[in-house]
Amino acid sequence: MKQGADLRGLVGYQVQRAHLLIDTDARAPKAARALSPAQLTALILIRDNPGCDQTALGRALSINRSSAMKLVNILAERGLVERRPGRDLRTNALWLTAEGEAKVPVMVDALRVSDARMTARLSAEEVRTLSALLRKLGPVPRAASAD
Amino acid sequence: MKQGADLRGLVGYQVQRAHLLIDTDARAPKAARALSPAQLTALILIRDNPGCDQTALGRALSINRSSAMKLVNILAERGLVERRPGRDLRTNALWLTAEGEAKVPVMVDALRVSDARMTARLSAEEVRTLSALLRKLGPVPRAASAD
DNA sequence: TATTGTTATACTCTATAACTATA
DNA sequence: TATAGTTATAGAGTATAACAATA
Repeated sequence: MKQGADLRGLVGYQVQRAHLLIDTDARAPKAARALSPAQLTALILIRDNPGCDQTALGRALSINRSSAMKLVNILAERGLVERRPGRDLRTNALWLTAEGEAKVPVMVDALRVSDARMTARLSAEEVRTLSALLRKLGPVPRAASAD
Repeated sequence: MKQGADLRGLVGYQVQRAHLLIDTDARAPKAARALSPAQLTALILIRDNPGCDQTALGRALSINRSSAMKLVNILAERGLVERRPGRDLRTNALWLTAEGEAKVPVMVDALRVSDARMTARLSAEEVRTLSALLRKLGPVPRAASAD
């Protein structure tokens, strides 16, 4: 189908399509991986920021506290993450379990395969550029509250 | 929060975040706009491809027939799109109504404002580059069926 | 046999609102 | 007052599986 000038000028349209590409591809071998790309992303964030709290995790994922909570529940149920006492009595500190530490590298490899498939038509240089530009998007000046 | 090498290397993570930025911003003034960015995108596609059928629309949006159907229902209920007889008896031809034609430009302007807000930290050149690179993503070599 | 539209159903993800405990 | 976690509830968006009509 034809994409007119309006659509080509809207970054949001391209982002929307790209997002669905993740869904239909990387999320497909569900049973094998057992975690969605977004869930694995959360796992990686916790590994790279040990002891972080749920609210900070939510911010990093652009989701609110309540959604972050559900996400952590799933990871905890699967024995990949545990909640430990945090810096004060309100706060949880999130840590990977031994099982989580062991499994992350394997799952990251699998995710990288589908990520590479999605970017197959781009050079390594273009992938770097794309990633850098996406990172520069938002948060939006106006309100930006995810809560 | 820290983004380790794994995450920086995964385009999918950035896309996921960018997608949520659209949600929390552009979708916010709901009552005023009355269409989500994705719905407006569909409207634009129909305008730019008059007489297209639902399945083609779905492909352009990377969603399947059933989801495309729901989308068209919403647009039709609001009097923006109509189904006319298509090229054969199985097929609908999608056309904007007079009201749809009149309203699209206004809504596109509104969407462009939030799109601009999302890309506020990028130069015009960077926006073009980003858009072009996103367009080069997928469809995935392997299966790619959205149905 | 394959394709289009359609319907019914279910699932995932996220949001909102309210509550509790703590700061 | 503000913040972290929690819970219940609701909504949007998409998917799957079936069916009828048509090609």
